[in-house]
Amino acid sequence: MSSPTQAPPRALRIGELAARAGTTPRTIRYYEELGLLGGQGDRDAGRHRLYDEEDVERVAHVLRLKELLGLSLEDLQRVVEAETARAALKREWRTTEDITIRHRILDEALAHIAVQLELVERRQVELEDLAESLRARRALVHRRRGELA
Amino acid sequence: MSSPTQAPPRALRIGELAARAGTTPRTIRYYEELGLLGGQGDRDAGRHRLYDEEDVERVAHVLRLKELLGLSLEDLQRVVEAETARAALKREWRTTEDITIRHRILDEALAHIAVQLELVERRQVELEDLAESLRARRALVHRRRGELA
DNA sequence: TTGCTCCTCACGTCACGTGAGGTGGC
DNA sequence: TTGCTCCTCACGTCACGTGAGGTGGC
Repeated sequence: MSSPTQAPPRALRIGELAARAGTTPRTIRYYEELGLLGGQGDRDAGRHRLYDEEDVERVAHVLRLKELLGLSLEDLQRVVEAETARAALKREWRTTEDITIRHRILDEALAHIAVQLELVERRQVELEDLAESLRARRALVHRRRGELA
Repeated sequence: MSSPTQAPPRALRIGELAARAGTTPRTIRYYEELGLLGGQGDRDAGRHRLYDEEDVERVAHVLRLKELLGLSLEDLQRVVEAETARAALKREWRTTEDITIRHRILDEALAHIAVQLELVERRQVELEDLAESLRARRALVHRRRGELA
């Protein structure tokens, strides 16, 4: 159990955020410029951007979706908006005990996850089709090779 | 069996090639400009580019690889070079009866297919990891929902 | 004080999209 | 002859990469 006054989450600077999320500072700045990181993160006195562990998770997840699904930044915008809404719900969760509200929060989280899963599964089908056609070609060549002997 | 004098393969113009390969004329011209289509296809008297069914297959396959694997045009260049080499081997196949040579041709075809399959399967693993993490999240939310009741 | 990382322009690049103005084939 | 598609510039755009010149924190 964590103590009531938690250690302040280590503040990450843009270089470390980028490295841990598998990208570059330039990309992070560009996304911020487009409003893709929902509220342009805090700055310290020295005007340096500061991030925390949750940002690492969010950016890494969103970049993974982009890369593996081939999403444009416009597509990504919607995913991020949903992620942001989900984070807001997570906070709302902690402020209420109302079972009806909590039920609604969980259902929305499920819907959000379902949307992403569906995109991923669609891609998986496309990749499996491609793999199948390559294996069919391979089988054909193998057969010919057998006929040679 | 086809007669010795085959019907001339219907000559396609760039618009039809693009549509059937799932892209645009601009993209085809750009790839040709980069030398990505191995020898800048024939032109008719009117200076229009002409293609055939084999071009449709090649372009469609190569674009699928690019899209699903997220390859750059530089990456694609290598794939295309291998495809071109494979087409040359296919022609060599018809000019020889030598079993040793035919064996070598088939082995090179197998190696070429294996390279592509490996790239595809690597991507499949990445996508499956992503799908798994989404399903894990979903299970967690589901569990919480069960605890509410 | 010395490095290393950060900052903001701002121009470059990759992979095309999108007219502009003109020619070709059923 | 009339459309439709093609042609070649050439500028625009998206998603960043890459210095240029300067400031900040262990």
